[in-house]
Amino acid sequence: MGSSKYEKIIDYAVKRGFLWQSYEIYGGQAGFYDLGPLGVLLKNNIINLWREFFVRKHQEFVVEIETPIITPSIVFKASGHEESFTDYAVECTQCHRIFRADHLIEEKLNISTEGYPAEELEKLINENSIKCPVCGGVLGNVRKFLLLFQTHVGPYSPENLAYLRPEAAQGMFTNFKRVYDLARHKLPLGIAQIGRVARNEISPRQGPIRLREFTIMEIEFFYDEANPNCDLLYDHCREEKIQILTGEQRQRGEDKPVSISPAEAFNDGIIKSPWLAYWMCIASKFINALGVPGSNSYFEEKLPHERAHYSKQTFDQMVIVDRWGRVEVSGHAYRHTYDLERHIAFSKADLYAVRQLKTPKIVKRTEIQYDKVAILKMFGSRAGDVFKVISTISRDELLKIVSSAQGDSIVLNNIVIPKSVFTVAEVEEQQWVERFVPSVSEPSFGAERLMYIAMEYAYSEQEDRIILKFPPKIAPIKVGVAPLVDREPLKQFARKVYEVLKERYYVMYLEGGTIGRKYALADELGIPFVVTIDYDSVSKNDVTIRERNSRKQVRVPFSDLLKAIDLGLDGLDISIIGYPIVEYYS
RNA sequence: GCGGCGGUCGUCUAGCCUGGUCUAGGACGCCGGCCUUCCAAGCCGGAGAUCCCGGGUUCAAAUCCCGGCCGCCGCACCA
Repeated sequence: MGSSKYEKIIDYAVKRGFLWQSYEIYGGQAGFYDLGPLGVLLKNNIINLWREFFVRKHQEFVVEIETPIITPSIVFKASGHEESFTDYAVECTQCHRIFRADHLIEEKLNISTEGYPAEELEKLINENSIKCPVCGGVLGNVRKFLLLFQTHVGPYSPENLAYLRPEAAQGMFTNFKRVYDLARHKLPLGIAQIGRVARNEISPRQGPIRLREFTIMEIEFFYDEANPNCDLLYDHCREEKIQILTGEQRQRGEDKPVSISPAEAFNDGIIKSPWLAYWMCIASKFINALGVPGSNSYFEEKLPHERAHYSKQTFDQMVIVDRWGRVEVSGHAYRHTYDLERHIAFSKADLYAVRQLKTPKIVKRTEIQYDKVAILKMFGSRAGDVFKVISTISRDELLKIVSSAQGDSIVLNNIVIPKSVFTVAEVEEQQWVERFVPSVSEPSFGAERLMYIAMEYAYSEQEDRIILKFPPKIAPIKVGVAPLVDREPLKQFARKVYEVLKERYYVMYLEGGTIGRKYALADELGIPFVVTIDYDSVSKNDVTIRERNSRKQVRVPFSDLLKAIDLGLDGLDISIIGYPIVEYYS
């Protein structure tokens, strides 16, 4: 393999302090990576950009919360993970190949093994003498792989079983009622969360792409299926094109995505939920802002057997990468009412939303009433006892007793009450509200994968030097400060510039070697702008700003420095903002 | 988890087959000094290696053998 782009980038990332393998001094542990100083800056910038796109720009109806990583087992029992996040594996005793036990049985016997324990699967294999499909050898014991990390809250006991969350989503579902109340019962409502999750992968072997512990950025977006209120899809995503490889296409063996606007895709029934379509639209713009051109990412619809247990439709957002061809950076799942319904069933909590109706719903009901005056007249001083006994039973029960009673009277607590005091009538009631379980569409991103993507798309080599062309917004270090030579009075001026910039940005003071060396280092670290102080700077009180990708330099008064850098970091071309362009190299 | 291959200063590597001359050599990078007015110049000096870990064979192990860890490739797995 030699040096693929992936290897170059990982080498670069380790060398420059973006990331490295965890617990190195003890030999390392697969599936875990530490972030170094630049890695933390890059990741935070990516996270903040995600926040900007998904939360801040939607703050009227998207809010961010934070919930624990450690989660009592009941939550994942309710969510279905305890059952569906498990794999049953069986090993051939002869050739040592490993197979999914449930898949083998389902294939051979054509039955569903959903929910079968390991012993049951093993019995089925033995009774039907299912053999290794490759070498025909005898199969060993069925083993259970639960991909959730387990722990216990407090002292060890089975009731204290807990798991590290494999997704942040359950924190949003379990908090739905509280946030819905805070949002004054308005839908649509998005609950966002950024946090660490853990999955006990059997064999993670793709560096920082497949981790056992990573940072997830998710929105559980709740809306009313009957009234999605998704104007945004038409306002903002009609022109925008995204690439979709549909499930139908994949089944036909096609691999060329179609270009379509998210709004169209929803209208054509390709995307089943309007909000799923909307967030895919935002996801596409977001990935673009990380430096990935639109033509290098697409959404791939998962086939039914590839989908998670909770999903009615899933699209994975794929980005073209050198090493694996493509890599999944986000998942867009139409979780519909699955999770809330399960939590309603398991917790008995009221996780319903309320829908105002345009026209009232007429509900017919049989109602029972009793004539208090008649009772007073009939029972005189004993009327109080009658009222008391009637009040102890519910109206529904009373209705049942009265309507099923034979003869002219009923007996309650040994008191004989004539039926004539009761009137049973059909009443019509108007209902202006209706309870329902909101539907959910979920966009979900892995932060570390995005870091890798950002690095791969920023990475370039020019004349033997490495340049990381990060978009300014995600560049770990924003500005470099370089005296042309490491001599006074340039050094003193440069230190002053450094102190001023430090108030606003992450800045690197570049010293040692020649100016060319300083620029080369800044380029390699992906620093978008270098402020250079030369001899003219000292006499004229100005500096030059060099832009990384174009190497263009403009000369700006010291007093305008922050303004100019701000414009540059906002993405403006600094050579066209009114300062003289200077050229010092051929 | 199985099989194949690999693991030597921060990085790349020499040495391993044919054990001793290896107190492990080089290059790049790093640190200090000199020099230096715009894109990795030059000179001088310096630091830096548990030879992945553990065990074994041997008078002697970076080198041979066994086990483990980690990585890569293939198989399997990947809600």
